[in-house]
Amino acid sequence: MRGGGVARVTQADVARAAGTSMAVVSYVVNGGPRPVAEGTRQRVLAAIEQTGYRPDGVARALVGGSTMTLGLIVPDIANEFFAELARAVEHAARAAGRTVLLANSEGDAQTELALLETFLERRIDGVVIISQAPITAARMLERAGTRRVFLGAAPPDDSSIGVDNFGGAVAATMHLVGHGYERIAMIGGPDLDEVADARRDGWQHALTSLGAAEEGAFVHQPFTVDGGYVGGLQLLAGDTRPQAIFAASDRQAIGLLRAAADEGISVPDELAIATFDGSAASAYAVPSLTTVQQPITQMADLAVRQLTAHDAPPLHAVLEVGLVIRRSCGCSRPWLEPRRL
Amino acid sequence: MRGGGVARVTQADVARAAGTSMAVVSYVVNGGPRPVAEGTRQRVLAAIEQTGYRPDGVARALVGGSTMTLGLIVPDIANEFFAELARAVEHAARAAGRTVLLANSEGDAQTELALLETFLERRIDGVVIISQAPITAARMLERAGTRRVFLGAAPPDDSSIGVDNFGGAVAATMHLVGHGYERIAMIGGPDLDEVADARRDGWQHALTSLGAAEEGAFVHQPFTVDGGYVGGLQLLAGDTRPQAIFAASDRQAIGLLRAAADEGISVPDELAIATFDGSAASAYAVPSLTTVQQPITQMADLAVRQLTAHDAPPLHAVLEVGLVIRRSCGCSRPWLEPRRL
DNA sequence: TTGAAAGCGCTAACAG
DNA sequence: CTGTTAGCGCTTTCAA
Repeated sequence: MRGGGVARVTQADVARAAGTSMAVVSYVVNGGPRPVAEGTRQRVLAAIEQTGYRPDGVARALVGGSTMTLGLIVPDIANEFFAELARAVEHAARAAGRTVLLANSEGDAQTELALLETFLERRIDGVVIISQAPITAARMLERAGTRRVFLGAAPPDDSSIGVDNFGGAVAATMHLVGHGYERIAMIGGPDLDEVADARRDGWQHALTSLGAAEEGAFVHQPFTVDGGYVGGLQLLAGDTRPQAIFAASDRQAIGLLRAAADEGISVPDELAIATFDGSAASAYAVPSLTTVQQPITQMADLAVRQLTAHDAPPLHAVLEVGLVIRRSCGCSRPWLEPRRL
Repeated sequence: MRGGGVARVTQADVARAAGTSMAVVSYVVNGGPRPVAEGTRQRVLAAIEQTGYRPDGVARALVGGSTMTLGLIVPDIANEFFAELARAVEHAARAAGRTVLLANSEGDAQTELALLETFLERRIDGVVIISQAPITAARMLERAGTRRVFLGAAPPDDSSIGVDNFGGAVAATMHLVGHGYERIAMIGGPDLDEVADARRDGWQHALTSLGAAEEGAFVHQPFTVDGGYVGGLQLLAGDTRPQAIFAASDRQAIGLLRAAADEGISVPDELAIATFDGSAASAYAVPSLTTVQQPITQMADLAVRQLTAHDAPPLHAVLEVGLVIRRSCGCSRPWLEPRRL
């Protein structure tokens, strides 16, 4: 028993009130595809106003084909980075007249696929996805004829938007080197993760190319605050404690900050930190974090355009990242141009 | 020109492949309303498998009435608290077989109403909303016969879920008093905001009931990191600096932490802090924040149940909050039972 | 410029 | 137990 829900006003009601046919109502609502005499148009408009008619998107989708809905699947919306991404995607989608369906895969491939399945049943027009199972997801979507764009890990032939993880890691590490630190460790992401690997390679490369004597210490950790905390504790425990640590994500850096605090190590004086993501939290942290900034808005805009543009050739974007220099790297202290160690 | 999207497989295709009628296919897909012979059922199942049939939710919604979709409108998903809420809502909705449509009102009433309009066009079954214009929103939804539950500000006769803002503020302030602080200031929320006012009243009440000599210092600020930063700077600037500050939200507390750091004031040694929300960020902050914890999961579960339960009498929940004691309040130091100042 | 009517894919009477 | 059929509300030919 529905509250006070008056029976739905349909196009037929409007047509009746305006003394025209349903077709004409449709023409004025959609501005086509047939022209309508100005007088008639006014009568229809008045009838719409008077009846409180609201077009039914469901019926419209059934006949028209498009639901004007986009899906967004992220591992966890409570993760600051994904939350910012979601905001940007929703914003871009809205500007394009689309609404977004949101779901969390919880980092689980099975869940992600199940979510995709329900999205497909709802006939979304396209999906933006940070995938745990890109190949399978792509096959499903391809079979359904649904547009998609992968963020991060992606199958080779599908549209994807990524950032220069390698370059960003190199820049961050170089910056640390420039401060004169020699023992620069890294808290990396999960093993066998495309994104995490690229960041690790960048860090490694920077160190090697500058002639570091030995390998820097490295630990694999999930991209979480906790991962950063645990990884930080591990790295800080050794007898030759690192002078600087590059964390693979802002959340890890925040955990690292806590680990340092717990160990009574002052940042950046006794330990410098650089990180990756550029989420808002990196600016709020104390000390503020020097971080590699991902172009979130640009990613979202590109993704939505790719899903809504009439003509959208496959996209393989690798966006540039920028290093945002703040306090955690020790920039309050003099900085030297990086030279060979 | 769609990619490789094979033409959609419909119920008719399945019926043909199984040698039955569409009705029977519908019966087995939905497990009713008519029984189907086991043999037939197997043939249909096989046909579904073989054709790769996927029921069309749009058509189903058109005839059935329900879209199995819930809307969620928050001011800003990038705000940690709303992000956690969104995760909980999505989780609960998924468990109930629903999908969620997400949108950000950006704290603007006009935007919120426009968003609601598009949700209504898409015929969502119900909406969870943190509203900037509760009365108008409620009227719109009532007229459309759409279920809703307001979080925070709500019209008197609509279902709502809130927390004991007053009680939480009292508890936090009392705790600060227990540490022996006498000058306890507050960074409040926006003026004329229900939630913000209740928190302010709680702080005020705790102070008054304990016989504080004079009014504590108070500043209005938005519920943002920046608001907390600015408010903190204001409060810390006076000649008789407060010994403790109660911030109306975690985000503000995080900004306050930065303000204190900028002023070279050590927390909790020179300034104690307590806050409200209990978002994950409060635990990650350095020092970790003593905060009033909102029962996010419970709120989300209740909200979804309210929107999906067959029988859902109006709900006016005011949930209990708990004080989570961490480092920022100075609990490393001895604590005394609150007594009159 | 307008209207009649054929579906879009599915569910649920209503007959067998 | 199974099949036929009438819509759900809307868009879009096709005729007028």
